[in-house]
This record gives sequence, C-alpha cells and structure tokens, in this order.
Amino acid sequence: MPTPGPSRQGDPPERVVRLVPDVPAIHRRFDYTVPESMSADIRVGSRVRINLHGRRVGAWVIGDNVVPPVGVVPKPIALSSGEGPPERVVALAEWAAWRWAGPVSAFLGTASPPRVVRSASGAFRPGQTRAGPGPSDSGPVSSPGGASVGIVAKVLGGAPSLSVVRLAPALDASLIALELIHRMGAAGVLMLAPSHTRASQLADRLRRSGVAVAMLPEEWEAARSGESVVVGTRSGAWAPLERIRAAVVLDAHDEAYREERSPTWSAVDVVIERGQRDEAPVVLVTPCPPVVRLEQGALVTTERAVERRGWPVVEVVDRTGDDPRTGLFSERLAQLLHSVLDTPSGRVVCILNRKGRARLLACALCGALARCTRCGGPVAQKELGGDLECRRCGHARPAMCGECDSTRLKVVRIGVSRATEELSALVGVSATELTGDSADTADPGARLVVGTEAALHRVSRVDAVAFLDFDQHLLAPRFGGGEEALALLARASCLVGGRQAGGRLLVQTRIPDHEVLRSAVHADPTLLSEPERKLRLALALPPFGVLALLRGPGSTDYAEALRAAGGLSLSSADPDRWLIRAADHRTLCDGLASTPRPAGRLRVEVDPIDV
DNA sequence: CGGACAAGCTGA
DNA sequence: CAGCTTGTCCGG
Repeated sequence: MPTPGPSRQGDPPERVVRLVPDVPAIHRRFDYTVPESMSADIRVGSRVRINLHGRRVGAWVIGDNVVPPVGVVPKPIALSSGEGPPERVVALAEWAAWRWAGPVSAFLGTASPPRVVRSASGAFRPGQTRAGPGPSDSGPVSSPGGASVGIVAKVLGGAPSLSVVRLAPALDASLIALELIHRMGAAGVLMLAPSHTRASQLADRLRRSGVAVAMLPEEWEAARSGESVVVGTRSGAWAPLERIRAAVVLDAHDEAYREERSPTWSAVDVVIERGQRDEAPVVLVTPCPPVVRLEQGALVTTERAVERRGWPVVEVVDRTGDDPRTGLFSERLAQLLHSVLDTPSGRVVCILNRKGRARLLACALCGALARCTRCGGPVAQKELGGDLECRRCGHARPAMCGECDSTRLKVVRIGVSRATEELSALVGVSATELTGDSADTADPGARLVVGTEAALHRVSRVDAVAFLDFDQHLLAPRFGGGEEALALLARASCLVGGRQAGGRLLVQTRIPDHEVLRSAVHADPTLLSEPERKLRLALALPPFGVLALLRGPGSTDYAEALRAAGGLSLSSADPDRWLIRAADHRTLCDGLASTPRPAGRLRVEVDPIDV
C-alpha cells in the first residue's frame, strides 16, 4: 500500500489533476492525484498511465489543481509517460472535439509526439532543447524579392487576420514562405503542405536559405522548442507550439488536409482557429481558392498578367460530335503525344480515373451489357481474359455473355491497363502504367505514363498532361465536385509549368463549356468560384449554411433526439443516413454536443463532402 | 474499451 | 445449484 506524501498534522492538500483516457470509447474525464515523485513532470498536456477500472491505460492531463466531485476519492497516477501537447493545444483539442463532434482523445493523440519525449529536468522550459538547430544557426533570411514581397506586405499589412493568396499553380509558393520569414523571423512560424513529399521539399528549400526548420512529426522535440519554423502536413496543424506567430498553408484547397476517418477534422480550419486564438496572421496559398475560404478571409491576388503566366496552355478537345466508339483517343491527342515524344526527352502523362482493364463490357453478338449474375450490377474485367467481377457484390464469373453465352465481349469503357496497351500501340512508344497501387519502383523517367490521378502525385516534371475522360470529374455527384476538378487541373499545371515554359494540358470532354474548364483555359478561377458561390448561397450550402451527416444504424434514434435541440433541420434518404442542416457551426455543434448519443453504431461527419 | 457483476440457461 | 453464457453498467 504506497501512501506517498508527508502525512503531518494539517495535511497539505493533495494535487489532483483531471485526465482524458486514451481509450476512444470512453468519453468521460477522471480525477487522479499526483504522487510527489512525479510532481515536477506533470502539467497540463502531460502523458500519464493510470489504473482505470482494473486495467492500465494511457491518459492526458487536461486540468491541474482541480477539485474532484463530492464523494469521489481519486487514486494516484501510476506512471508519468512524457511530454504531450502544450496547454493551449490541449484547449484547441477541446475546441476541435466540439467542432467535429468527436472525442478529445483523438485530437490529443495527433497532437502528441510519436515517441515518448522526456524533458531533461522535469518541467519543460522553452529554449532548452537538444535536437534541431537553435536560432544561432540561422542568420537573417534575405528577401526572395519579386511578387512575393508585395503579397506578404499585404498579408501582414493590417491587423492579424486570415488571407487567401490566389497564386497560379506554376508560381513558386515557397517564395511567399521565405518572404514571410524574412519579415517575421523563423520562431513560431507554422507551415503546412498537403503531402509528405511537398512538406519535405519546402523544408529543404527553407534550410537552403538558412532557415532553422523542425519537420513534423519526426522533429517534434525541436518543434516544441519554438525556435524554428515548423513544417508539417495535415497533422502539423497540431504542432506543439504554445502560440503560433504566423501560419502558411500551401495548396490550401487540397483535400488531403481533411481527415477522412472519424472525427473528420480539417487541418485548414484548425490552423485558422489557432491564428484567431493566438492573434497570428494565417495565409492560405492556393491557385483555386474554395468558396468556403473566400468567405472566411481577405483575398490577395497577383497581377492578372502574372496569374496568366502561371497557368499552362489548356487545350479543350470537344468530343461531343465524335462517335463514342472512336474510343478515348482523339486525333488531337495523338498529335500532341507524337509532338512531345518526338523531342529527345519529352514526357507525357495521360490520366484516366478508372483502374483495371475494362470497366464496362458488352456482348459483341447480342449487345447485352455484361452484368452480375447475382446482383445485376455492372461487371469489370481486371486483366485480359480474366473473370468478370462485380464491383458491388464482388461476385466473379467467367468472361461470357449472360444472355447468349457468347465468349466474345467488347469493351465499352476501358480502364487504365487497357488504355496503356492501346496508347503504346497508337504512338509506338512503350507506355508505363502508374496507379495508386503500382509499386514505388515504377520508372520515374518513363516518357509516356498512363495512370489514375494518383499518377499526378508520383511523377515530377513533365511536358504535357492529357486527361482522357475529364467528364467523370465534371459530373462527379459530390457537392464541391467542380472545385475538386479544377484542383486536379491545377495539380497537373504544376507538373507542366506555366505557358512560357511550354506547359500544356489537354482535356478531352463532352462538356467543353463547363465553368471548370473555362477557369483553367482563361487562368481565372473566379469563372468557377463566382457561379459556385451564387449556387451555394441560393441553396444555403456551405459557407452559407452548415451540414453534418449521420450514418449507421443508430442514426435514426439520434436524429429523433436532435429534433429537440432546435435550429437544426433534419432530412433522410434512408433510415441509416440523415443530413442535418443549420445556420452556423455554433448551432450545429452545440446541438450535437448537448444531445447524448444513443446506443448503436453511429458515425457523425461534420462538414461532409459527399452530399 | 474491457472488467465486474447480475441475470438467465443447462445438466445432473 | 455449480458452471457457464449473455447482457448491462461503469470507470475517479
């Protein structure tokens, strides 16, 4: 029976802290006493281990010197297990738990170091760090000059606030980062990029200019010291800085900033909230600002001519008149491929967002569409001569017509594998297939690459990108689908460079006048965002209203309970799927937070993207 | 979540 | 009624 602490007459009051267990299903907080031996190590944010109801679990300290509820006798913490998020990030996690209707532990988890971090002598003292360069390593950073000077002057000009910098895709956003560091210094500046690759590139770029950088999550300890620029991806929004002094989010439109798993938070929203709490300027840089962000921040643009130069030549190939049977390869596409591949080191990427070989087949004799014999859904063929597989139920059967038993099937809609075969034949150059599940060893120097949109993230510089069937993006049945489609064109534009560098995009479509395409052709994202804004206003969609989606067997019960909350309007397509609308996040999130969840599986998605 | 404990079922 | 399964509750 360990009874720590002195037990003289007039016992000193025991220190009691409030804890959040690191167990997703437990949403309660518990009070524990701090043994004397650990008292120097433990403060708000610390990681500890506790005995809870007969088992040993991890937990975070979220409150210090608390008074336990009457009748509760706290037990002692079992172990101290190192550093956790700083106090103000703990508060941010509590806000996020409200904002995205999830458990605080999920956010504290992403805000914690990947490995146990112990401070040298008990309590953390800023400035005491062994990893990473200190301020002495980096002298003043010189200004990169150019347009970034004017942009950063505007961004930092007024009161600390949110700026949306619309910067054409081929223009170098890291210059804005450098100019900001030139003016503000490195300490406490947070910078996010959508992928690990892009974050590393940014970190390298900054280091080469003499900036001290701590890269998350690996250099968590160095980041914690607050002396360098902190660079990270989505989870970097939770950087262990007590206060940020400024933040820059590159490609702020990118979907990668959204966590898909529940709770579905957005790193951009987290950074914006941090900026407000810490009175720090936040800069979102993107070639195609989403309507939601335009409504939140002040738009900063470059000169029209500069923006135009930063987009490639975008050629729209109208396939409206073409016979559908001419396939995916227009005359114009063949010309482009030949002209690029005829140059000594020309490289092209062709994008088709369908994996496999044949995505839709029909009988060559009777014309019947090949369908699943079990559920009636369309079947696909992954490889030449392989079975027909149903995408809906997974049922597989030999490749033959279900109506007339003919084994002659023709491909109605081809996939990447077949497109790779056909393109190789068409241009006489061996094409390389590149999809999300291709091995990483795929030849990075291949001259002709055919792939899904994942290919755009796996090649570096190319001369041209061709979208073989862009209509699937233009017709995507998700709200905000247009913005995603334009983002895809912007991504491709980065790879080919601006029009002066000879950058070229080719887009095959049957909707040549679509706003998304006109935006890219004219290097003017407002051609999409203006009508998109009006549409959202008319339909009270975000940012002119907020949405949440309930899914799973428990949704109906919860939806019923939510009716009492007020200010929420509920609708349902099927019983396992409910859409909630509200005027603003306060109404929505307060409603969700104040309504206890019924038993039964239930997923709550705030700010859903899929209808 | 997962341990504790209570209520329900089975077989001798 | 021991011995087991199933279900509900609750954690400091």
